[in-house]
Amino acid sequence: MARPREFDESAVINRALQQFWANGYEATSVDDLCAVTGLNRSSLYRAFGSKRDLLDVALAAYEANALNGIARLFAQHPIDDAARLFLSGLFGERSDAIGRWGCLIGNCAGELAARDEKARKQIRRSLRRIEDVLYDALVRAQRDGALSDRADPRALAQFLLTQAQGLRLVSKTNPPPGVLENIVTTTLSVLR
Amino acid sequence: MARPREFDESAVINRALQQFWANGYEATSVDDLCAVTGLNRSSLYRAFGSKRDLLDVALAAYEANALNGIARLFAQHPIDDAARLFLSGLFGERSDAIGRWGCLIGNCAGELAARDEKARKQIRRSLRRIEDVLYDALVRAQRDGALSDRADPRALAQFLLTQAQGLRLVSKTNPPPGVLENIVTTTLSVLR
DNA sequence: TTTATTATGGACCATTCGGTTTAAAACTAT
DNA sequence: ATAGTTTTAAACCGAATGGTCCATAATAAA
Repeated sequence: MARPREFDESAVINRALQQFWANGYEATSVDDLCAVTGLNRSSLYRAFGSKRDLLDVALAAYEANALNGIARLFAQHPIDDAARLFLSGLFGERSDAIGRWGCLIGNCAGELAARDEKARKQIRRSLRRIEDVLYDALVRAQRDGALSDRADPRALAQFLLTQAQGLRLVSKTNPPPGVLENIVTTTLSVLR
Repeated sequence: MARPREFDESAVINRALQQFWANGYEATSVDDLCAVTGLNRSSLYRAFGSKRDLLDVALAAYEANALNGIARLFAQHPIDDAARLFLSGLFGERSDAIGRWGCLIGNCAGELAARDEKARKQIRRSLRRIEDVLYDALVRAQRDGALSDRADPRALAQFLLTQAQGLRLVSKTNPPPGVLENIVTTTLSVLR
């Protein structure tokens, strides 16, 4: 009964996500979003409400993607390998884009959490969900005997998540070779 | 031979620093900086050049302050106590302002490092200097027998710095009570 | 007092900001 | 064909942006 959309919504979200990811929220203008998505202002506003609302959607998409990837990683590998792959995967090869962009959730935490309550809550929820995925994996590992019975899976999950955020932040500064690998190795020593 | 300044430069820098710290770079307008420092635009521009230049100065002041505090902490306490005080000091009491603001260096890393090479270099240098203070403390502890000979002070310093950044980021989301303390405890287990 | 020199307040600049509105175009269902 | 609905492009909005300029005030040296 009506004219169909000429754009793929999830593709648009993904483009916007990348823009926010690479440039941050404030430094991304609505014009930037239009240019990168191919939509014009009115289409974008009709579809998503506002620049701020679009960030919410992008964050949700980012979270879903992250949860999926991490869960698969820990399902397919023994805990030690999975943990190493998890941490090493946070920064790409030497100084490529993905390493420089850091984590969208972490970037938004830095930029928005202090003054945007809604963002703060959404970020906290996202972090908690990632923590829960790690927690589940650690509990399974403990049940399988791959992790010491004395280990505290909840505390370990919180620790790993924090270290992951730290790693992504540090990797944004393009540190000299070996540094990030050092950090991963030291972090993993906690699991043993 | 000329009219003297009517403002205290370091006080102005400190006010600007707090504004950037609480609100981020992009979300801080020049008008905000004028309001918070008491200077008007021309005085501020004459004294500091630009908003971006003022951030450089603020970051440098923040770094100097941080280095000083950390060095003193590790000079006055045995390594284990100092490390715990260092990590616990990164977030204030429950959800007060200082906890929500996070770390100015980390915030700028998140917001600017990906697209501002000068900022990226300055942040990398700051992080490295903090790392070096931790490194020196760990080497001293090792010499004093307070840290295992098998420990790698450089890797540990990098690890602690990363965890510190992660903690400050997570603390911005105002996590439930106990979480941050859990993370500190788990982190400290690496030193033993 | 005069002469430089600098700081200050405030007006001013073009540009960009996020967001709205309008009217034409495009499409589906009848 | 036509009625009904939605998308689209672009003009438009007031406010805010970072930055500049200039007349005036204040000071120190001569």
